[in-house]
Order: sequence, then C-alpha cells, then structure tokens
Amino acid sequence: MKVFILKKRKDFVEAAKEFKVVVNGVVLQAALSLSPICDDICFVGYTATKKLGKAHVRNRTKRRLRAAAALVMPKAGMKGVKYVMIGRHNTTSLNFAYLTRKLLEAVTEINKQICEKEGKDVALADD
RNA sequence: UAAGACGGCCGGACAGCCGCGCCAUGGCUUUGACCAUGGUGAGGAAAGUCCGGGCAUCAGGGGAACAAGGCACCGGAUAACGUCCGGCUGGGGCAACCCAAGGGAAAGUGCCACAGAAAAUAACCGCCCGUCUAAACGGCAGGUAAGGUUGAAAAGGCGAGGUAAGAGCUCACCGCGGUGGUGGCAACAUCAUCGGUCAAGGUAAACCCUGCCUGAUGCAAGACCAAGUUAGGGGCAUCAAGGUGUAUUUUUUUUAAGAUACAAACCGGAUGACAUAAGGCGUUCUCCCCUUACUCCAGAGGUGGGUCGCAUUGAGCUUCGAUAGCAAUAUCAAGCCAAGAUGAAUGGCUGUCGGUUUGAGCUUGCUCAAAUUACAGAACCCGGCUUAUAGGCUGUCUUAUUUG
RNA sequence: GGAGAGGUGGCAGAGCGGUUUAAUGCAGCGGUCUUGAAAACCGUCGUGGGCGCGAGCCCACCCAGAGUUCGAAUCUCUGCCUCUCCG
Repeated sequence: MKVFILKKRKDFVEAAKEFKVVVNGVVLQAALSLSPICDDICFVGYTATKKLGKAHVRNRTKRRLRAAAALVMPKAGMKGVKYVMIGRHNTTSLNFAYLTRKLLEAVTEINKQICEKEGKDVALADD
C-alpha cells in the first residue's frame, strides 16, 4: 500500500464531510475518493489549527502525526480512501508508542464504518 | 569573602536504526507523486512588523508654494535611520554607574475642574494713617501686599536696614538675565561687570512657531508562458462628401433625373496621423521630456495553473590581524560562501556523556537514584529597535569586611 | 507573507484631560396591574479589596504595562488579543 500526501484545500474539505473518529491525541476524518483509483493507493493529509499554539508547536504536531502515520498507514490504510489527521492539544506531549496505538485504533474503526456504508450503497445499486 | 554595576559570548555534545525537503550525478524491464549514491539543511531572537534601506511597478528628471506625516541639547559614525559612539545639562545612587521625546511659553491663541479673596493688570480678611463723632472695636476716604486659609501651582529665597504700616524701597549672600573676556568645533563651563517692574505661573506626548527630513504602493510588488470567457453603449475631434436639406444650372410641357456649390441640423461611415487637447500618481503651478489602441461608462471571465523574481557575490560575514581614532567606525590584509520550502522540509526511538534541581550515602567532593534541559521555526534580502528566553562561561569596575 | 481597524458592566453601545463618568438600551432582580402570564409603568442592579453590629463609607479597576500631566477611559510608547482586506 502506497501513501500519498494531500496538499489541496479541496481534498481536505471533501474528507471532512463523511466520517469522523476522535481518540486521545488525534481526530481522524476520512472519505472515499471520487476519482477512480487503479493502483493500491491511499491518501493522507495532516492539519493543526491555530488553537494549538504558535508556529513551532503546530509544526511539531504535524511531524509527530507524520511519523506515526508512516508506521501505521502502509498496513492499515484502505484503497482509495482519503484520510485527514487533525492534531490535538496533547499530540506533542503523549508517548509516541501510545500515540501510534491510538492512531491504529482510529483507522480500524473508521475503516469499519466505511465498509458498512459502502455495503449498503452497493446493495441499493443492485436493486 | 560578601553585595552590587556595566559589557562580551554560548544556547547541549557524540553514536546507531527508521524517515523528510532541496541540489548534483547515474539508472530504468513502469520516464515516475520512481529508484540509487553523494552533498546540504533554522535563530539569537528566524517573532512583533516599530523604524531605515535595497529591489520592483507607477516612463524619467528639475524647481516653487501649500497640505499631510515624522524628527528635535551638541558633535561625530553610517547607504540610511527614530540606530550607534563621544560629550553637555538636569535628576537618582555612598560608589561603580544609571535615567531623560532634553528646541521655543519675553510671536500668538486655547485650557487650568473642585477648593480658594485671588489661577493673573485682583484685593476678601488683615495691618496702618487720616477724617466723622464726646469716644470707639462703628461709618467714610485712602495706603499696603508682610501675614491668612485653599490648591499641583499664588507674580524670586533668606537675613538686616527702613517705614504710619509695608514693599527690591535700600543693602549683603544665593538665584535669574544682559554684555564682555577665557577654554571648547559646539552644546556648555568659568571669570568679570551691569541690571531691582532685574521677571510677571504651568501646559507645546493642546493648537502652534523655528530648523531639518519624507513621492506612492509592497515580492499577494512585478515579468513571462499556457488555457478559457465576454456585450456593448455614450461623448469629443478630424476626414470623406454617402443619404437628407438648400441654392444654381442642364434635359424636359410638367413630374422627374443628372451635374455643381454650400451648409453641418439629423442618419450612417472611417480614422484617432499632424495640430490642438488630455494625461503623466497628495494638491496647485512651472520647466524639460514622455505617452495617447482618443476619452468616459458599462459587461464577461477569474480564488484548478506553471516558470521567473528566489538564494554563491552582497552597503556580504568572521578576525583577541595591522594602521588611524577616546569610541562608533573606516582603510588594508587574511580567511569563508552559508537553507530555499509553498497544506510549507530538521522528526521518531535507543544508548553514552554533560548542565541544573531534589533526595540518599559517606571518604566533603565524589557516588547512586529521580526529575528537568528555556524562548521558540526561515518564506524577497539587508541594517537596527522592541519583546520572549532554562541554564551556563567570561572580562572590567565599585562598596563593605578581614588578612598581609 | 503584507496592509489596516478595534478592545468600556452579563450583552449592545455613548463618552471635550476635571468634581460622582462608569450616559443610555437590552437582560436580571423586586414591586404595581392580572385568576395567571405578556405588555406597560415604578424602583433596583458591575467586579475585587479594606473598614463598620448595621445603613453605609473608602480604595482600585475602562485589554495589560510604562511615560507626559497637578490630574489620564481619553494624549504618547511597548506588549497581548480579536476582526477585516490582498489574486
């Protein structure tokens, strides 16, 4: 599974519409990509709001999320899904192993939601 | 040894594994949001955007007046500055040293609440003389600014003389001002001499006056490339002389048709060359010079782009090198080349050694354990200022105490 | 990244350097009216500290900290926060 990074505002807005899971350390949003994907690829974007602190704090938050995602996403990511990770106030202070575990929980949870929804959609289309 | 004053510097180090941006080279049997190798990769404040520049666009430049804004003891440094250095004056500190938007209130205007007699040519109480009366502490007419309460502030201070009572009315000293000498580039200091209504408070971070400085907009400036959309209308000038109009004339019985000339009202056309005109960036005027696809009003598209600007040569940085200077700094010499992203690159984990704090142990400066290791992230680039900052290193000086 | 505007009780929002500003409105609380409510009318109403048995009185606070002034919500400087604009 390859991981590509989201850079455009449009992608972030799209991801925010559908699914959302909150765990200690990170808020995860996700959506199925609209354009057809042939390869084994998922997309990830990182965000930190101004509420968290000054510039160096926000940068650090995104770096930690990036480091954690590098371990988790290649295994847990689903094909053709856009994930967006939003940093929280304690993202910088948490133990890294704990943060990784929590992120994995969030991803598996959100994948489950997507599968349920998609199953229904397919059923309706068949009818 | 203790307390303090003023500078200068540092802002953890090393190793391993997994990753990131940019650049160079190479690879390809997926020419890629690819792979490999090598190089390189945040700060003293990168911050605030408070000043000063470079650079870019408004075509370029000179002059005058006004407006707006800024600066303000004196001299120097600098590309420039509101910065820096040296000095002066005033204030604070035993001292080292520190602080000051520090020009003008005898150019003018405004404001000074409450209180108080009075907030600026005054006179409430008081003091004193004269006079009315038998007399007065009462009335009248004066003199006076010593004393009074108030207030942030009451038209020099203090002492003596003087006087009816008083008053720079007179005098000494201090203070203030003018003139002259001396020292200094100057601010200013100092000495001499003259001045008594020497002078009429405060406020200019109130208006203002004086002197000096400033064109506007900021890299989202701006240049180029690619793709795509759109609807025109009004006004001005010139040209031609089309239609219309008027006049003359030819043919003709007339209608009518043709030709020539004129006009510029209407309709339509072309052009925006010269000239004129307009514009040229705070306003007005002016001198060059320049521009004009005339000028004004509408309308459509656009927040999916890309490349350059942009990052090795500059007001460049470093030097406990030299020379000049008290210094800021300048000149010369030597050395150095040092991030370039654009949802934005430096992270995660581990180990060792440091620093700090706390606790324990004793060999009293070591060992062990735990915690902690600031402020903070380049976005066109420089020079400053301001603000944030764990902890540490280092130099010079002052005061006090002790010892020699 | 750059360029501006603002910050006053719980909320909105006035405020010439001066007696006591905290105007005014909304909200809140109490009352009148009503069977009850709304509307209307009347009164009251910021926070913190100190003193007082109590009624009440005094001091400080207009985002924060300095400065100018006899005296700052107001004038000047520095910082913090909020909002707007740029192609």
